[in-house]
Amino acid sequence: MANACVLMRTRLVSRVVTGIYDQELRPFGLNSSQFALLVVIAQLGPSTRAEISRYHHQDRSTLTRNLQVMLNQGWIEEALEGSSGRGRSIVLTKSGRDLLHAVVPAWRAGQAQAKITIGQSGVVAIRQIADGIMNMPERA
Amino acid sequence: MANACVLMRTRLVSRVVTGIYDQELRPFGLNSSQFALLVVIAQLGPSTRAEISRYHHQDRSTLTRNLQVMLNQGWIEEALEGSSGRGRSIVLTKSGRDLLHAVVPAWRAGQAQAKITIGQSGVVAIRQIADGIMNMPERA
DNA sequence: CTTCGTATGTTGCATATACAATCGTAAGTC
DNA sequence: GACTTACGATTGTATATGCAACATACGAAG
Repeated sequence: MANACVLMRTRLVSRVVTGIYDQELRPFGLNSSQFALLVVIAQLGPSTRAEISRYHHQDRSTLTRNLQVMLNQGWIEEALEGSSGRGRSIVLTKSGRDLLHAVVPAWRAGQAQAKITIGQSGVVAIRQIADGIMNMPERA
Repeated sequence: MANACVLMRTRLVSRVVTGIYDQELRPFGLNSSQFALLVVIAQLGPSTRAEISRYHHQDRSTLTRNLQVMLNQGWIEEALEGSSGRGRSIVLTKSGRDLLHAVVPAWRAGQAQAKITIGQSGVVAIRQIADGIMNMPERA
């Protein structure tokens, strides 16, 4: 069972890789989870928790709480304008954008270390797997 | 940045895969993290938290707490005999072994669904990456 | 045997994660 | 326009995760 378990291996890799980036990001006061959310929000532009949830495959309730921490840090804010439809859009603040810029070297260091840890072929494979998931038909 | 981030993709895959197995395991009253620990302990035999920590790349303090839940469930227990050296060895109880057997079909269902989600090539790639990590020189 | 170093385990703290249940409101139906 | 449906967000609950600091006890060195 231990010999072929996709779950165990996936989570092992996730723990190790998360640890690498956590270490690089720590001096900036953010962790891997928060960094990923910053990037997603930067990429999506103004978007509701529900939209982020679908894109990021993360529970809405998790986002409510994780984003609250980031709101407190002043990295993101609720957009007042485009609140036409349902939900309340989240956007990066200037502080959030600045942080994202400042963190780039640390991110590169993490990338380099991750590449060493999982190999070039691993990088390519993870990319393909993730792309496949992102392109899957919406949850049935 | 979002286009090449190993961290984000790794964690995305982990969330999705974990969700698959969580769903299959739920009827048995255990989750992905607990299942993985059961398998590791079954594989290692009597082992201390520190040994599990190194093998499983998980913090000792995390194990103290996660194993406590499993102790409460009666799936594992502290071995009284071989407490010669430092630390206290953990072993599966009969209840734990039975659970592990009972859960096999659910695990297989998870495996099948995971294979669909990440593809056959993904399964192979994850396996290689994890094996690479497991065979890395001990923490510097 | 005493001393010293170090590995082990635990606790405090902060955060992450998801399910179930709930509340409120937009959107669709008639 | 009133009714119904479905979506969005939040809260309660439980667990997971790791860092820092700590107490303890094993083992090595003398």
